[in-house]
Amino acid sequence: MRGVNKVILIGNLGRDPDVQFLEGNIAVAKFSLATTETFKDRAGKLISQTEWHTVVLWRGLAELAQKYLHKGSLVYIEGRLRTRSWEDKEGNKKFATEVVGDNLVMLDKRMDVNNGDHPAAHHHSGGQGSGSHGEGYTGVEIPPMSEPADDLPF
Amino acid sequence: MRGVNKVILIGNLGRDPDVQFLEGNIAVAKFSLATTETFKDRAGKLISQTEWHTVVLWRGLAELAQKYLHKGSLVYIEGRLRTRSWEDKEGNKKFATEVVGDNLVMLDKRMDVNNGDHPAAHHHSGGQGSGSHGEGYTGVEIPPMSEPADDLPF
Amino acid sequence: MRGVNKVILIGNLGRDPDVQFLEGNIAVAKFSLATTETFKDRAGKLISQTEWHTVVLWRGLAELAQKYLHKGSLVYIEGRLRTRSWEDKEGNKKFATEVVGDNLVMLDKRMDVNNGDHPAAHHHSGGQGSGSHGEGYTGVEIPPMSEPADDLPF
Amino acid sequence: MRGVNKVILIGNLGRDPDVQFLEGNIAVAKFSLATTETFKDRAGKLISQTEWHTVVLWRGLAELAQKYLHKGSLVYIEGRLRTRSWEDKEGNKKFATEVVGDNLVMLDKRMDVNNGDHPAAHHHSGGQGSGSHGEGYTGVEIPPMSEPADDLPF
DNA sequence: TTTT
DNA sequence: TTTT
Repeated sequence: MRGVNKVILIGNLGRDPDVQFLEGNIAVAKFSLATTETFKDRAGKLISQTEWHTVVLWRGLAELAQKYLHKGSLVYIEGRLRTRSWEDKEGNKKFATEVVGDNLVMLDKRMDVNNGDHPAAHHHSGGQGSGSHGEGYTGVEIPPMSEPADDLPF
Repeated sequence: MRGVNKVILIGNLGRDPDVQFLEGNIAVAKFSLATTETFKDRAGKLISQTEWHTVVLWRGLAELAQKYLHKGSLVYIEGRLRTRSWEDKEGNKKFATEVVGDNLVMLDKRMDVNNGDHPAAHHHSGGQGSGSHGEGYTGVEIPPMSEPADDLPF
Repeated sequence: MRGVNKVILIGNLGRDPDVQFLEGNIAVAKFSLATTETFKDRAGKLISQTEWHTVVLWRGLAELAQKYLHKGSLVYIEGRLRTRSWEDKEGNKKFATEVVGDNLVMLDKRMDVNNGDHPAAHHHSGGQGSGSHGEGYTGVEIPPMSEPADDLPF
Repeated sequence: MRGVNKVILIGNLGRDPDVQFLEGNIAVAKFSLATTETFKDRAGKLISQTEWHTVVLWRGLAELAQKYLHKGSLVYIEGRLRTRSWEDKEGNKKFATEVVGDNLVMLDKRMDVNNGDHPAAHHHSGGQGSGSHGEGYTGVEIPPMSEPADDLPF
């Protein structure tokens, strides 16, 4: 049975993204994202709850992250959960659950992806990772298929 | 500013999908979907509320709908809202809001998209629309990009 | 069969919210929200598509909208679709699909709901509707139930 | 800044839920959920990817799970991510990310929550946990607030 | 117009 | 560990 595995987050980066380039010049970005929800408990007291997520972005999205995101950036992330497991050097089984993003919207004022020549990034910590990756950024969001014009026969 | 326009529905088709083929043999499917939510009102009485949505699917998803969906089918639809407007013959302005689906999961038992040679469709009302569209179905869900193997350097 | 009817929007208000107070001093806010999505079409051209939604908020959320939202505000709205129909004076059947919000997050910088004594609303167009509703706003988000502490026996 | 932390899953239970009752007769259910997504990789090959999630439900939802869910059940879960950390007996830091559900829809045919006196559960493995909790289940989904009738002044 |  |  096919299923659904979807995560939607809005929150702030805890640090600048860590971006690396794999073979083939494939960018991978990783960062921590804090989502804070506020609600009232049963006694009516306002409770503020912060949860930290590990977000992983690939390719074009990773390059976007490198260019425009930094510590404190407010972003919308849509993605899916993935849990990886491995053994550390002591042989202990470890698990880590990450959100692999496949959509990213920057919510900071004056930070538009789509005309983003001079975004208001206060700083970006520059080239972790390596590689000339300015080979023409291609596409953030490629919908399954584009559609014919609106003149539907319905 | 980029935004988000996302709809998630689980419900039953009110009728068999209406499928048409546009120039270029592009399939478009349209159907009504009922979502029923049940909750308690303030007095604690169980309220059941049914909402009807118009769902539009394109291309591969439309062909899937034609092959596997029928009146009563239970589906998960992910898509976006689109409102169209026009004038009818009397010159009245008309609006219609539709959900343009870009992901579809069939939730009826024994109806799997992915090995779907002989789905347990109780019936499908056959060829509305027209056209030889059996030219090899290609892809329901194409994630933005596939990823390299799991050996990440993090 | 129970279903799901969920909408998630991020966009900007096209005008100040229209807020009214029904009997019992129940607030209802209504506004248009523009969501703009940008993607590449098949030819690789960047397409920017704006969709307008009618958002309706009730009670506490409506009061929040009145206090803090204005034309241009960037918000996250989570809600459900509802289509209403009626006949206009000429007897024409009319339909309108709205998003009834049950969660609201303000995304403009310096507009935090949770310490919101002096939000950076540049203006709010003041008291349409009526009623003394400044009795201390209480609660935006009431999760189904609060939970006991974290010392779970798992 | 308030944020958003939302997860949406559709998948099958790997085992019967483990249900426990805390002080105050508060039910907590826990189970593994498999979500399987199928897509084509770059080479066009169909890839099927299964991800396992730990789902935690509280109170009414936990009681629902105990009564109606079992190994293999297909469910829709809406909730939020929560990562817990602790040290095991050897002093190793451990992390576990869970999905705390606040909405549940059962998708198996003939398993309706809302008239659920004799659901078609093929089996349920009975009373793990303890406690007399058959005191009449009340309420699955309590929307923030119910609304007045539809006669809106708009 | 669906579904339980 | 599920499901098709």
